[in-house]
Amino acid sequence: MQAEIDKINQQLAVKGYKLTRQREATVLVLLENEKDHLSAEEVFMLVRDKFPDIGLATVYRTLDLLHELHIVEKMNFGDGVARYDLRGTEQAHMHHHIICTDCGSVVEIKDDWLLELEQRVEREYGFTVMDHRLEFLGTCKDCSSKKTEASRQAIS
Amino acid sequence: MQAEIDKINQQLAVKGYKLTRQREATVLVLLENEKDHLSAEEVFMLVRDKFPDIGLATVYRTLDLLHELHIVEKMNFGDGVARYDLRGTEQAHMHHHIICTDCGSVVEIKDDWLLELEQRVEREYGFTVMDHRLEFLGTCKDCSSKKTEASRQAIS
DNA sequence: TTATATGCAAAGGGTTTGCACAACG
DNA sequence: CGTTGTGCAAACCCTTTGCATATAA
Repeated sequence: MQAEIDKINQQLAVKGYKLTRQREATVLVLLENEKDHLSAEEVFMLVRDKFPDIGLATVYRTLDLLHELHIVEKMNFGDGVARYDLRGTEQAHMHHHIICTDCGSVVEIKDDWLLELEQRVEREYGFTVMDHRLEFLGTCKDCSSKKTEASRQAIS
Repeated sequence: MQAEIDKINQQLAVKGYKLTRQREATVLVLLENEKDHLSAEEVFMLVRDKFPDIGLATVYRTLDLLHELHIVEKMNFGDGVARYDLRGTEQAHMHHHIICTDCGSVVEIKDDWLLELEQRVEREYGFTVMDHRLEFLGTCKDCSSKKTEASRQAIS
């Protein structure tokens, strides 16, 4: 954990930014919740446990900064809320999302399924791919079975 | 063009909605700009040419309605603005986006590159895929050449 | 006629910004 | 020291809502 923080500290220092206590606390929250996709508000509430005097604006500014340095990913699941996610150690953009439109659950796919398609984009469109977003929308296992359950009830 | 409108009229009627003049004008704008990804504001301004007294709220309500009926797609390129896109005749989700993070241009890929991956999601995660979003982020041809141009300038 | 749809303006929610103050290097 | 960062509150922007009025079927 300290290793990650040191590394981020360096990435900041290179660009002339400082790792303040507020930023450190924010990074810590992100590290502790690497599995989730927290909104700025959620990050704010969690950071306040470590640093009660922090302001929401600071959290926004920190998340923006980390996003610019490609340390966190900023995404958007369709509700008008930005969500933030620490990028896994090194392997930048290797994850996709499976979003259930019934219950709102989000599952991550950890592999990169798109290498081939990226090459195709580069080849066919002369486009240099830096990153990608891939989301599947539909119904998850649980909600599917709930639905069949419900329709069984309706019949009987 | 009239054929498309009639069809949408039917889809509305089935659910008990009416094709008002405002809604017709909105649909017309979407048809005329099928290639673009208009924001609500942009749609509003274009619709006003046909129907000067329309309110922005009506445009929002119409776009929401059309989205619920799966007639338009609602998407989000990261700026905090929802964008709307008439779904091509029948083939629902068969397009992906290539977004240049330098100039903001958006190019569409018309094929569906994801059939295989969708099957994999269904198989490995028990997830019923209804739709997907795929976006590639990076630098387009034009911006790439501008960049190399610029660095050449810098050297000389 | 009656449910549905509209326009307007106000409210809402997330995000950004201006400014005076604090803190890092 | 000067630059960079912070907290607060106000400003901002896009979007949604309440309500009285208008309109489609």
